[in-house]
Amino acid sequence: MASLQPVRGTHDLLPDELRRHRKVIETARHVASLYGFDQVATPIFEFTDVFRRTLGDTSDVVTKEMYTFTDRGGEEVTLRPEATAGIARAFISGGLAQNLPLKFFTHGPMFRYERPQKGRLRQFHQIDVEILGVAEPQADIEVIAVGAQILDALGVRDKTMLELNTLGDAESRDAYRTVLVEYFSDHKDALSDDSKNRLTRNPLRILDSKDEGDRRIVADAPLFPDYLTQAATEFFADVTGGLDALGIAYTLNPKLVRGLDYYGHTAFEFTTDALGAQGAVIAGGRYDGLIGTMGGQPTPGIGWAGGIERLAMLIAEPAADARPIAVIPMGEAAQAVGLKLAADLRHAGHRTDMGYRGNLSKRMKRANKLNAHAAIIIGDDELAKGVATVRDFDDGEQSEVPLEDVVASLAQEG
RNA sequence: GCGGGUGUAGCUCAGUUGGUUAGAGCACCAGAUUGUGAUUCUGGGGGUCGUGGGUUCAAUUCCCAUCACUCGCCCCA
Repeated sequence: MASLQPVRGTHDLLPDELRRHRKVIETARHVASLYGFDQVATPIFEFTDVFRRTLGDTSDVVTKEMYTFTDRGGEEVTLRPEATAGIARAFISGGLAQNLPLKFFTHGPMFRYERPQKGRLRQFHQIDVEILGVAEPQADIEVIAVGAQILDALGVRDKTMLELNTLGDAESRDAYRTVLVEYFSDHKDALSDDSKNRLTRNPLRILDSKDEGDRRIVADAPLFPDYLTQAATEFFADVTGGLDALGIAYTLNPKLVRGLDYYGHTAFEFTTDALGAQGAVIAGGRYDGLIGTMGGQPTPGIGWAGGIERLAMLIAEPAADARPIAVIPMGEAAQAVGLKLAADLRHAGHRTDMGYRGNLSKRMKRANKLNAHAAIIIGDDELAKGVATVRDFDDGEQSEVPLEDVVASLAQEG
């Protein structure tokens, strides 16, 4: 039994759950297409270096969460922990710099070796949008707007809030990081163990610590806006101005820091308090340095990823699939007629189920369980008259319809 | 990776202060109804009480380990 369990943190997607996923994906794909995003798909694994180089050697994702293995050819490969690195790699290997700007939508499984929790799995799924080749803040605005509209279309906008911050340009960030490290180093003894660790790896994170002692120290820490360059300040003002013009509400959160090294300027998260510790449903930011770091022609980029499982937990139950028609042939002679009729119905666009086994009562029960809206019964009596008995499951009415008219009669009702 | 909680039928859960054959509802199967579903009635199948070890005359119950789930931390979608 134990060996028949799915691997920890992985999940089977059975019809009801997959229907929710599909709703998220289809909604996102549709809204993204309204904004001009084209769907792409990249491999779910890459050479390990693709992630190690782009995400940063100190990020948690790289240091402890990657599914890395050696393949039969001796290559070290990694199941993708996120989508952006793969898209950036595809951009470079495919020579797509000729076609800028590019707007991509993608979705699929991601893998991180983490301890599972609600809304947090080892294999999980994301929707993702990226804009490549636009350095202007209009891209930031558009990327946030498409996220907001997707949440709207999913009916979960009122369960989320948009948190926004700027990480500034490299110059701003380096300056701030330096004073921050100085400040926290002076208080190092009072910091929590986690934050001592963060001091070397990602000092900005200390600002967001949940430890009470840390918070007291953070309260008097230098503030980032004081270290933003004029250009970075203006850039961010353009972004917030655009969101204001679109009527997209946001909360400025100076403590919002992204964990991956490649982010700069705009950082944002759509968060919810409905999923316990996992608040972010969509999160992203600008990564102007990423493609250059990977060895491509320096190209600005911005995008976000949304957790499908997390969104799927927030949305209302999706509408059920179309109700089928049940074709029930009784007896050998009817079998062939039923088979042909079912085929005709399917070609006419009806979802159709064939009742193969058991007496009529049993087949009717199965049809009812499938939530069929009608049953078409064909037995010896019907064959002799060249008709089928069509029974409506909702009102219990039934009538005999000439075989050749069955498809048309159902089309009228539908 | 760290700390807490929980594992009894397919699902939701009772129960056993350690003692003969472990229960309910829902679901499933069959019959009432060999050509008519949902309702109803009757019957049935299904559990190594997560797994392994220990204590005991006796363990589903107590102890330890392990696995899974879950909540929080780290981090993140």
